[in-house]
Amino acid sequence: MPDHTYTISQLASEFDVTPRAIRYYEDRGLLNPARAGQNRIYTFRDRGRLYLILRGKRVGFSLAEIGEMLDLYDLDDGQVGQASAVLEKVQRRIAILERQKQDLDQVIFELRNDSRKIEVFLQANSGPIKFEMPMPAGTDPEYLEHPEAAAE
Amino acid sequence: MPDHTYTISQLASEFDVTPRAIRYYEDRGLLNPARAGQNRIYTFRDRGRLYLILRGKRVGFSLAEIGEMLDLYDLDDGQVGQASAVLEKVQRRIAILERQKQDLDQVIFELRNDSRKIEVFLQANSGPIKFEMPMPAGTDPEYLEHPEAAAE
DNA sequence: TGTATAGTTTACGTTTACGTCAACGTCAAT
DNA sequence: ATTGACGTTGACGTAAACGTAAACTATACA
Repeated sequence: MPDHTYTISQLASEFDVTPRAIRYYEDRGLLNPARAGQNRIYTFRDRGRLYLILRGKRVGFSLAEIGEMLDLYDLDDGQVGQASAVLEKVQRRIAILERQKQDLDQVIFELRNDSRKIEVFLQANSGPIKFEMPMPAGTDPEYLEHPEAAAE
Repeated sequence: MPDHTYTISQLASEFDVTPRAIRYYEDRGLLNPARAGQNRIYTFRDRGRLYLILRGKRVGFSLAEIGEMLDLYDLDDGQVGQASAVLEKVQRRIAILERQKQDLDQVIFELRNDSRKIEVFLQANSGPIKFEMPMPAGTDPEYLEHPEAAAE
């Protein structure tokens, strides 16, 4: 299977993207498929890179950022020029991703609550739904107890 | 504190965005600050909405999607027209977010590995670093044992 | 009174990530 | 021989999310 190759539309349909998108990734230097004459031929490794590209996209990376990360993975062939610089970048990226994960957890939590409330509403079919508007950090805790005290 | 109001630049510096961005969110219907003559005045609630907008952005929502979610939070005043339609949307969104979270976890895990390896390298200062290229689902497990068998 | 500061609108520019033709090559099958 | 099916390279279009002046207003302060 690893020595298998793929056409552009095979990969496109497997990963549910358009051939145009895949060619675009090549334009941006994220892929470098071999050619059979004029046609692109994708190796197993190319497929792996495409997988990483799409996963990177799903978590919000730009193609440029994904490119840097792929370069990282390509460093395995020797010359780790500025390892400490790379280290810094990777660690900054990890910090960003962890904040993102916290945000994600919170959003999921809130949406679950909303979902549950809507379900209850659909069962009871009566009364308005009360969603919660989360307060930003730094909110006076006293406000949470007596919100109606706030004159608008 | 809840009756406090904010100028555009106060919110901009607090949340580290430009006034231009905040006005743009208003253009897209995500904010509706009051006016003092010509100038915008943001209430505590407006600030909360801005907070939600930015958090939504961090997890990859488009402004249009964020707008829908904010509308969801505004449903608290009665009329839940198509609660079941909303429910569907919310649940689809949850599913997407959970996949995103899995991707995020995996990316973080891999970056941690890379980071650790770079650190070890910087200590030992010898030998090339071996990063791991994760395989997409469907990879022949046998390949993982004998990758060199793949002739390129 | 003048200037600095903060806000406003209008409008055009920019980047990213593709979509969408158009025009063409190639190979297999009818 | 021609018709698809699949591939290619331009080239232009587009939506999103702002950036960046330009020109103006209003308030504050020395």
